[in-house]
Amino acid sequence: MRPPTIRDVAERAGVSKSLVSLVLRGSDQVRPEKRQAVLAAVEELGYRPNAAARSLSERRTRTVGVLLNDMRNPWFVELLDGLGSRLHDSGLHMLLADGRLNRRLGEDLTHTFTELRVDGLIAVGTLPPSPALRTAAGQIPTVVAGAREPVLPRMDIVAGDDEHGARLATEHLIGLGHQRVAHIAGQGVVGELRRRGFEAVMREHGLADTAIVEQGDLTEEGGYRAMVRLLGAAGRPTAVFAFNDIAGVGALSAAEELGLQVPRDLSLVGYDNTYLSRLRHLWLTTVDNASHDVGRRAAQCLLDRITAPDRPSETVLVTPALKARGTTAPPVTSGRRP
Amino acid sequence: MRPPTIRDVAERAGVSKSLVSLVLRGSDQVRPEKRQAVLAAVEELGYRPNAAARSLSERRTRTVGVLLNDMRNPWFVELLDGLGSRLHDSGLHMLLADGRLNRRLGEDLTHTFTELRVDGLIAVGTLPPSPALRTAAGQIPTVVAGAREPVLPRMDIVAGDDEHGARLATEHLIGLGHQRVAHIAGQGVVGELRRRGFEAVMREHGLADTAIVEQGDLTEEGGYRAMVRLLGAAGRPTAVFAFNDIAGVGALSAAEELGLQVPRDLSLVGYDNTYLSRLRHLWLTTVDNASHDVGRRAAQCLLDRITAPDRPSETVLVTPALKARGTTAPPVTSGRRP
DNA sequence: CTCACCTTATGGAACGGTCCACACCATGAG
DNA sequence: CTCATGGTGTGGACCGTTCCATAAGGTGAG
Repeated sequence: MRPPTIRDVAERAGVSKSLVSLVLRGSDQVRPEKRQAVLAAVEELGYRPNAAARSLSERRTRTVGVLLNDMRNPWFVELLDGLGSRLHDSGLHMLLADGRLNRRLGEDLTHTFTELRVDGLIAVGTLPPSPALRTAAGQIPTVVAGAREPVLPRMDIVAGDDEHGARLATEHLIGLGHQRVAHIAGQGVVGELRRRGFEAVMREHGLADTAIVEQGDLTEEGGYRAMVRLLGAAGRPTAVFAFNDIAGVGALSAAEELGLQVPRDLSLVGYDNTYLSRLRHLWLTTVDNASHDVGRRAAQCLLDRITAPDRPSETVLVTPALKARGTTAPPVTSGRRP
Repeated sequence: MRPPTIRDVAERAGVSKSLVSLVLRGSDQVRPEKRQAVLAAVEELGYRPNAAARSLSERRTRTVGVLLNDMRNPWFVELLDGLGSRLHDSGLHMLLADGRLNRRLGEDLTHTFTELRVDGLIAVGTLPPSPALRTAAGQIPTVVAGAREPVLPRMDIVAGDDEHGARLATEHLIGLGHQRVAHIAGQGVVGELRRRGFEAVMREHGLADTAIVEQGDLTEEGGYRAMVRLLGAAGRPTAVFAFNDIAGVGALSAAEELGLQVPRDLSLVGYDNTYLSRLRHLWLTTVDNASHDVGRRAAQCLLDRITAPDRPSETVLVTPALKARGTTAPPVTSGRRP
């Protein structure tokens, strides 16, 4: 029992397969009664077009591949939402693949996607450098969403304005009255940008001397350890701006384990506005990087590049916004400051 | 500039397209020097087989579709990991799709998957009832993973043993000395099973009278509200077993807002062992439902059903394990018990 | 009446693979 | 010398669509 084909439908409706094809693709060159007959036959047989045959013939798949780095860190969910809705409007499907999952298996997802002949590629977040992605991007329209690297010709970048976001977070803390502010830094270009935003604002407020940067990473553990180091050193900060929410949560744990009350004794800001930060038990002040918007614009960008593959590369930055929640407050005025 | 086809490779290597096909599919009926010539041509041209053409001809896609309900609740990540690794061993790819995302767009993913002619379907977690899934399951080998419904002919179920897991959680609490134990219940068959496990153990320990069940849902908000109700009523429990980690985190917030210290004044157990529960700031005692194993077995089950579509339905239950962390402790012995 | 033309329908050639049936060429047995 | 044998290689049908070139039939103008 093989699934019915367009020929089965044609036979049942008493027309040629070409006419069935016309009807299914919405041509207006068909007499209404024939159209009805075809649609009825489709219904009766439960016909579904074969995507492989269609894309073989049309020489496109109406599908874009989405490369994800790690599903465990949920910051990208909103982004995917925006991405999907815009793509859907243009009749494109989204194929998700978690790179970490497959890389462990020694499989390169870009290979899979090129074999599938996806019409486009979206790299979500910073991916480990891969020559295969480079090659793929040379052949398939590609957009990086929510990250700033790699920068390659014929490839666009859509991301939140990390430097601006970091500035917002830092200004928020300074605005509350904090002077000794620390930053738990992340890696890569994004880490660099957020650090730069932090340092710039501190400098502008004449606080360059009391600005502390502690290297962390993108994990809870990294945030925890960085916070332990920060609080163990002399001149401990009264406020900390963490690279992202996960690191922020780690930092939160460290602070509380060392007997500090947040936000009374220490203010803390994260980044990404993940649902983690929205949990009322954490209620983390954070920076919303407008991921939904980033996703939508990345989709738009990809659509544009699909229609004009050779146009110059573009970098779109979306403006983030501060999301003040429960982990930031003015510092307690202690007399022991120098 | 179209991507090279098997004919281009053949021409370059000076052989027929059939021979190229043989080489690429690893036949041993080919003379080594010809094989080398073909492989060299493949390399030089950067040839990648066209998946659409291949699956059209082979009449299978080597791809299974994975239906996900909601990426925001991360319990399934481990499951996907197990699923992916087992499928990969059999040369199958995984196509992920978030149902919630697409349902909002009025698109039915099962349609997409049937058009793609995926070789199999995995429904992860409890999905909203859909006649389309029913139809799809009738035509495509389908396995439900990490849920207990829907039950349809020619469809297998692989899940954690929820009743047993609930028993573990409840016994853990009773073993610590708790007598007034409450359960924040979930919905659906899984919710039912966990509640049943809870009630059975309470009964077995002669605690049926002090067993409280409060209806929640699968969200943080639901857990929060259920906990508020529990703590507001008379005979407040000293321990609570929540349907899942997310609800547990909500419950945790409620308890702390009402001035209770966890675990001193109240013990709390979640379910799923998500990374949420592993955050040191929450450090939630929970039940590990061996998702990785569930994933692997679901994959195995699907492979079996693909080879024998008509064999009787099977239900595989994987044994969960308690993960004791920081939110459970013996109750403080207060004199005011009746 | 003839012819151009428009609308509607059709056959058949792609699309890029797989795989079957068959051809070719040594080789060695009868 | 002939003929089965077996290892290698090839042509071509087929998978299920799309779409182009063209046919059939009706209509109105000249």
